[in-house]
Amino acid sequence: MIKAVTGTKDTLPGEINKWKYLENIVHDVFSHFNYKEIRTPVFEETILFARGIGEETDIVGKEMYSFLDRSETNLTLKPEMTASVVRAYIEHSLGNQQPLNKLFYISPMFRQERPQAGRLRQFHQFGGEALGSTSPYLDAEMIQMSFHILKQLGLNDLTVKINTLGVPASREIYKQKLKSFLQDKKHLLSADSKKRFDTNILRIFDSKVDEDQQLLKEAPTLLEYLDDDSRNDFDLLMKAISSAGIPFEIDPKLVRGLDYYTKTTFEIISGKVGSQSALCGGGRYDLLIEELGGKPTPGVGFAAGIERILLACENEKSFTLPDDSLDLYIVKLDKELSNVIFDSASFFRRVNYTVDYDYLDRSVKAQMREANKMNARFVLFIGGDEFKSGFCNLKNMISGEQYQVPVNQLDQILNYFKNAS
RNA sequence: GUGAGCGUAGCUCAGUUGGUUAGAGCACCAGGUUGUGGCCCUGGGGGUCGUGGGUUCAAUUCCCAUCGCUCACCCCA
Repeated sequence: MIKAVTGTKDTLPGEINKWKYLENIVHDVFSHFNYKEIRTPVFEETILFARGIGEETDIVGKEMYSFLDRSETNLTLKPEMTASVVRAYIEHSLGNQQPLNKLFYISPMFRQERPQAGRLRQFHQFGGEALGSTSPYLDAEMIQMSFHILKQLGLNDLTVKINTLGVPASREIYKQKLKSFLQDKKHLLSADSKKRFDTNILRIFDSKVDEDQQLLKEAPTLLEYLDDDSRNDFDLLMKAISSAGIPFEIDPKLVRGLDYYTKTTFEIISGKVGSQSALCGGGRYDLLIEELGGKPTPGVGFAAGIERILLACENEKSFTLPDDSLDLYIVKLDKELSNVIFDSASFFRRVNYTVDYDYLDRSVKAQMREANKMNARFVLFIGGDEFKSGFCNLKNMISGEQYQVPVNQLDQILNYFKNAS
């Protein structure tokens, strides 16, 4: 048997309604904030991600699905969306058409990691990007939108964490301070953190090892070395999300792994999804667009993992799906009447009723069981003596009541429907 | 890439201290009198016991390998 590739999943009919439910909320919230949807190809030239995300990151270093196509072009299935959005923004000069572009997306992403709870190799994200303004109110908007979507899905076990990384200059000064602070304690660090010491020292804060965290307790914090501009924006951001009624905590340890972040970073985590608890994360990237060859343009955005969110929803039983029951099931009493059944089903479907009937020539009892299983509100019986004399029976499946109606006046049945519902 | 656990019907799981036709519940199908559901009853279909090799008179049960799944580390959404 050929099976789906490791880390990929089929979404079967029983589950698709949850996705649609979520997608509807996503569309709804983004459009209320006046964000416009953008779609980009699933693959791009590899160099886009290498340059945008950072050569040194794990994503670029060991997780990308990269391959040469038949004309020897080095392509990569997109591991995240921001680089693609920025590429499209530059390529189509969106910045010249209007000074601020507010965009959102829902799209599959690909990273070759070891699958675990809330982590797949093909996974799906929705997210927003605002390109063209340094206003911290846009940062606030990102947090607001993502929080709002999660709330609309009925999630409660949420923690919003925010931090600011400042501008590169102040961050460099801080990195030096941190380095000298840890220098003589380096031998006490875990193996992973020793590596981080050289590659990306800020990530040591991410360590789950207790000893590492103990050592860091006395460490200087980034906030102490912030430039005035970043500090001011951070203050405005906190005020804004406070007045939006969003509870948050400042987490100086929140250091995004992608190279392009500046100033604000944030994350919303759930206590209901296992160890991959970040449902969404994002931040400001004021230097990325320039880095990718565009005019210097500030930007801010976030991405959210749909599988993780759905997992949290499942575990919190956070919402119930609207029912997708049938309005009408047509029961065929005589096998010869298939064409009549077909025509009447067409009639009801044309006027937007959800209708189904039996295609397997099964017994009336089996047809009734089917109607019941599909939660049909009404059953129409066609056939037998009453059909010959121009009538058929309509049964209300909830009350059990049954009425005889003229078969050449199906519109009268429609009236009955409307009155009954 | 590292580590741990698990692989028996569509699903959730029993079971075999190695021994003839491998079980249950749910789901599915058909019946329970002539053309009518939800409950109930009866019957039925469906499993190379993940795959390959080894030990044995005999393996689904023991051993080895392999593949897959799950969770965690790492990293991230």
